[in-house]
Amino acid sequence: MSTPGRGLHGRVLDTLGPAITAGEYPAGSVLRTDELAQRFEVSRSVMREAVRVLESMHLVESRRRVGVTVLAECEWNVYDPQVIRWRLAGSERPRQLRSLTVLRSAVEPVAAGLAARLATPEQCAELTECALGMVANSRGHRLEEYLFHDVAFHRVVLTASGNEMFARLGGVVAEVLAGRTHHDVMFEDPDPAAVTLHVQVAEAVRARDAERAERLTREITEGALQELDILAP
Amino acid sequence: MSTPGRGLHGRVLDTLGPAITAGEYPAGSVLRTDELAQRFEVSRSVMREAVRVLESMHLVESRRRVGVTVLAECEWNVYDPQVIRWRLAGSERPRQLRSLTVLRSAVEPVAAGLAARLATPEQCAELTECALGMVANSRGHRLEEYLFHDVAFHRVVLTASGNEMFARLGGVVAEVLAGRTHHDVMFEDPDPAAVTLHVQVAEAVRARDAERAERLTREITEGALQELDILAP
DNA sequence: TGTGACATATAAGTCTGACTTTTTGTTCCC
DNA sequence: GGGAACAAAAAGTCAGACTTATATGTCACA
Repeated sequence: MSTPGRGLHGRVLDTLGPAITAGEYPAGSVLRTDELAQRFEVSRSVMREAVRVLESMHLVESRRRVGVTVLAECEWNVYDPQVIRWRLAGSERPRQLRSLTVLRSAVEPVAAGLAARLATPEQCAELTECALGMVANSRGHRLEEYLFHDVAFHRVVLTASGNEMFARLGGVVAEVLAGRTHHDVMFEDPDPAAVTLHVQVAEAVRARDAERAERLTREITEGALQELDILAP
Repeated sequence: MSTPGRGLHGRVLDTLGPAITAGEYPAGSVLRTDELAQRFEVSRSVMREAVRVLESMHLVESRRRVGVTVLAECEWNVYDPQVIRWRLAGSERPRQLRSLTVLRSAVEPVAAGLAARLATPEQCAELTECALGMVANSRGHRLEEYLFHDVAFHRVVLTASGNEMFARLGGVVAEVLAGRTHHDVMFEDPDPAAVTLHVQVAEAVRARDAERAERLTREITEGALQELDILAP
């Protein structure tokens, strides 16, 4: 799924990043660059580069005479794709998946509404194609093929919204959908109602009906919330 | 507003980051670490650390025998607070402000709905206090005081939503609101209707009326969209 | 006893130079 | 013309020496 770390500093991050995001070092823990360099058997320069990257993600803070301090979770750049991947790979996966699904429920309906206004004819066609692909693979345990078209569908919607902030969430949605298919629920075929909704969204976008596209997408994301038991008490 | 770069590599980033995000180096441009080190009069190690940070933001990619390649805008980590600040400081500011306002319009109503369900009594009190502060400073060109309470209000809503992804957008909202007050429109007192809406949102949250809190917040954000002329054609 | 100035130790920060590794592009031969 | 061998270029890595900021402890003085 994600590329393994390029270069030595990348290898270090592949171990240190997940460890920190997993909460292995509580906030306030102090590490020393020299010690880390010895532990990972790399030179100080390599370790310094790794620390700089962690610092840019606001996972740690480096201060003279003190060392490398692990920051509190509320400081982390939780939108950094790398941080998201690390957290999805760890024990915090369920909580992370919930956070991201709530984010989806806010963003995707608005994105669909914008897409209905701004999508190019090509994007409309792509959307229809994806929806048809979902229909075609919605029966007979063709989960991988279904997932592929599902991800593509949502990516097109987010891109067609014309908002770069939305577009950049395509990867997040892909992770969430893949997570749902591979790890969590979904042992049987997808909900036919959800499939129908996707087809209808594609129709609404093509028909330039923003209000309808938004409402239908909201139904889709509310279904996703319910699957994870995120409801009003 | 933002802290100046810590250490030499931070100083380098303070000029190189804005330059890249401003599109000064078109996508595909190739830089060489040694040359950059000379240009900024720092050692190669310092320059390498700076490049590592830019790489973690997906602004550049470093490859052997090639150099440091500037990546296309669609690759950038546009949610990185540092990247957001750099772009807001450059000529792309208006476009960036629009993107972020659209994001707000998606996120804040949902966050307000969640806040109505999950806010602690303390948060409800804070919210009311902020709204009252806005009312008290809504007349007589007390723009700074008004802004202060406005920012606090939206931060509380985002935090009270209980979703960390929402909570981390507090800084973004602060930038957008500050930008509106300082640079763009708003020479006169804020719209009384908007002030009233904030008060009503605070009431709705305290009354645990999620649906109402969401709808009212949507009205607020739609007002923000209209200010920037983001409308259906 | 408390407080301020000063000394000291510590860990990050910086610089330099030498060496390694990967990758690209060229050249040369079949 | 195509493929293999080769050379050059730039990033990557390492080791060591030195600098700087700063937390903390010490001591004198009030």
